[in-house]
Amino acid sequence: MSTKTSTDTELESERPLRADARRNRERIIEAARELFAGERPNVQMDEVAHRAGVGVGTVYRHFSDKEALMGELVRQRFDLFNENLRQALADEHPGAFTALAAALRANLVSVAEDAATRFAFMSGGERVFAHAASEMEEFMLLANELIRRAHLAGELRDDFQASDIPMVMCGICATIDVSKPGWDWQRHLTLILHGMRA
Amino acid sequence: MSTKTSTDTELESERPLRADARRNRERIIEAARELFAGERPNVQMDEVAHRAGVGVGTVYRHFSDKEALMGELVRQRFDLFNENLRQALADEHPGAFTALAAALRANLVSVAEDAATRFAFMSGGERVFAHAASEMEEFMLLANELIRRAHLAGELRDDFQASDIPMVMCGICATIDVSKPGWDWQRHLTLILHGMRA
DNA sequence: ACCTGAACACCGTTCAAGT
DNA sequence: ACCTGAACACCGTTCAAGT
Repeated sequence: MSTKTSTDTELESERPLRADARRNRERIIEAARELFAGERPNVQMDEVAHRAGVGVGTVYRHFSDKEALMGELVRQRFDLFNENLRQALADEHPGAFTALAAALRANLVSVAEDAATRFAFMSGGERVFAHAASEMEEFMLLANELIRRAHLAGELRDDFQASDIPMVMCGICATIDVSKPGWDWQRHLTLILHGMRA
Repeated sequence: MSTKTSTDTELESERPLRADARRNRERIIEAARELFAGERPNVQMDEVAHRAGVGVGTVYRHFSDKEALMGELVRQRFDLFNENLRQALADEHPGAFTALAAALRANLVSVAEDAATRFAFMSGGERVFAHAASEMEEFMLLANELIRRAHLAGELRDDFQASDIPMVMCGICATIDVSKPGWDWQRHLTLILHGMRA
């Protein structure tokens, strides 16, 4: 849902983009995703442009700078997070805590499978997250509802609050990215879920 | 303890350094600490040199590259972590789990107070941690003993293992560094401690 | 409207010359 | 033995010229 494609320079410039420009934009994002996921830590804008089959200038026409490009990956990921949260709110059969846990796990599985976005999450500062501001806002609304239900069901610790959800996700995400021997994000999540349980 | 000051290029070159070189080295580390802790995300090697009152070449004489300089900050921090773990092993009055919790809290307090080291922890890849290899090894030995005791006391979940200690520290450390509104590393730690409890 | 890529700027790193 | 800083290399970003 909500596959917004606004130019990142201005918040609300919703002119529809020429067909070739649209295609280029898509290719640039795809190229960035592939290259950022690679083993080499620092990917150059020239490489992204080359792999996308465009000139560097075109990359900068679509994304004001490198952080904006990473920001787009983050934005798309939050879109997917929100999808997972909505799913959890819909499937109410299992119980409020289970639904919350499932949403967290689904989000982190998607992060674990996507090294490029993880790179954007980690290496980028606040500038990167600014590009996903509205998606993050919706994320908080959905998270709020999810924990409200779990609290009502008496299954979640009283002092657990909505902002703890992105916080623990950030923590687990960091450990996925560092990934020392013996580290296992699944156990990390399980541990935190134990701590969340009322 | 163990204020090792080996040149970072070779693992075990223990020649004692001329007095002025030693002083310069100290100043460079101090300058890096001050600048990395500043608001601007990317500090230049020239700035570090200037603040330390030396030429850039001198910085590179002491540290093979920028990551080695960050690595030294990480190394010193692990020295301090180890000190905290030893302390926890010595103060056995309170109980094994309490000792473990105190060690974790002490480590994270020191991280929370030191933006420069946090920067080094986060922005650096494995290359940075390689500089603290032996300190990290000792850290694991101490952590092992700490959790062994907590397991014996029956106060720690059976499936909690030694490598989970740096893992959760890494996770909390990441959330300290990002620090969105509503995030609180103290509650993050408390949450995890709840999950650790047998 | 959009694209190109040579040119520029910035910053990590080196090395010839100094003490 | 150690220091200096100008020179070099690399890569993010811009912009004049194209379609």
